[in-house]
Amino acid sequence: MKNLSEDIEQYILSLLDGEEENFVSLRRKELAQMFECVPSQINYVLRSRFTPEQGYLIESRRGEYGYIKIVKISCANPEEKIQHIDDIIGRTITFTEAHRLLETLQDREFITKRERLLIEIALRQTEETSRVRQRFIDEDTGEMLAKILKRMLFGIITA
Amino acid sequence: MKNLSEDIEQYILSLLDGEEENFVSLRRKELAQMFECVPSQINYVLRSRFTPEQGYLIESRRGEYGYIKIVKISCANPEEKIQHIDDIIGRTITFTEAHRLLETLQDREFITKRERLLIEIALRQTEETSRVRQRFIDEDTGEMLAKILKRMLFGIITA
DNA sequence: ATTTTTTAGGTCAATGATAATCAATCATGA
DNA sequence: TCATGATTGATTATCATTGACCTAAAAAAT
Repeated sequence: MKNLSEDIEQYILSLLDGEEENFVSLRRKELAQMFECVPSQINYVLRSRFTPEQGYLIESRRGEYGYIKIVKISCANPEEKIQHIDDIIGRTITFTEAHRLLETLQDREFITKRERLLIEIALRQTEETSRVRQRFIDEDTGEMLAKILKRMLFGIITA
Repeated sequence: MKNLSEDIEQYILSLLDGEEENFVSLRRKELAQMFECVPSQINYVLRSRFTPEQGYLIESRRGEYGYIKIVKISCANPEEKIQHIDDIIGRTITFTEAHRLLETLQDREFITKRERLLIEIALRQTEETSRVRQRFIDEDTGEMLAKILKRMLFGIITA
């Protein structure tokens, strides 16, 4: 299975990995030639896989000596991490976006897979609660607590 | 009737079981062809049997090279433990009781400190939501999701 | 100094290939 | 019989690829 975007992503990641620095510089045209594709394919890969949500920043320049610089955002201390996450989530977020963020955070080892699972459960609970508001009126706090607690614990319990 | 969903579930479970990894990747279309059913049948099986509450996470992509990845997070079925916890929690529970249960579970190393924190955040959120019902009317789902997600992540990062 | 040319990268819309959602219908078991 | 779970297919959303056209920066020409 040939998935060009995936290949290009992997190549860029390997470059980043091999670097001492937290960034790499590319020439769009050369990379496109290397993968025998149209130059705008590179933009697509960057737009879809090296976003701030995924922990990257892009800088570039046109004309002679043009380049594309891919910077991996590093959060040294907890405060930076929090700021970064706060920026990404913003005031509101969709379930799909949240799901992707958690995927990224697990990839980056900010959270474990079990923690991700717990958060997913809480998000589903929140969404459901929001969706069927009516239920709210009939269900007391204790019942809601019992339900979410069971869901979360059953989700993470291991043999 | 033969119960297609059950068959598909069993097939996916057997795939997971045969893997070294804790996940399998499928192509929805192929699986549907294999079971001679409509593709959305696969979604139904995943939605009803491979939820986070049951210890699974689903990742997927559309378009060319599309796939569905089923990740098994918890190692499943310690039936007695689940039954035990189910008995303890019961139909309803107070915040204080829940807190004590989590303390015990952490002591016994069923959950980590961070996981406990996550669960407590979700419980607080649930309690608050239940208490201030009014807010519900003014706050949309995205805002609720953003709030709980931030609380959970911030809680775990500074822990 | 200004204009023109060259050389880069950026944007966008079209297309084809999947997967997700939703509402309607059907089947089963209590 | 009724409630719940299962099945289906029409519609919608997302992803990857391509190429035509646009913009910016530096060099070359005037």
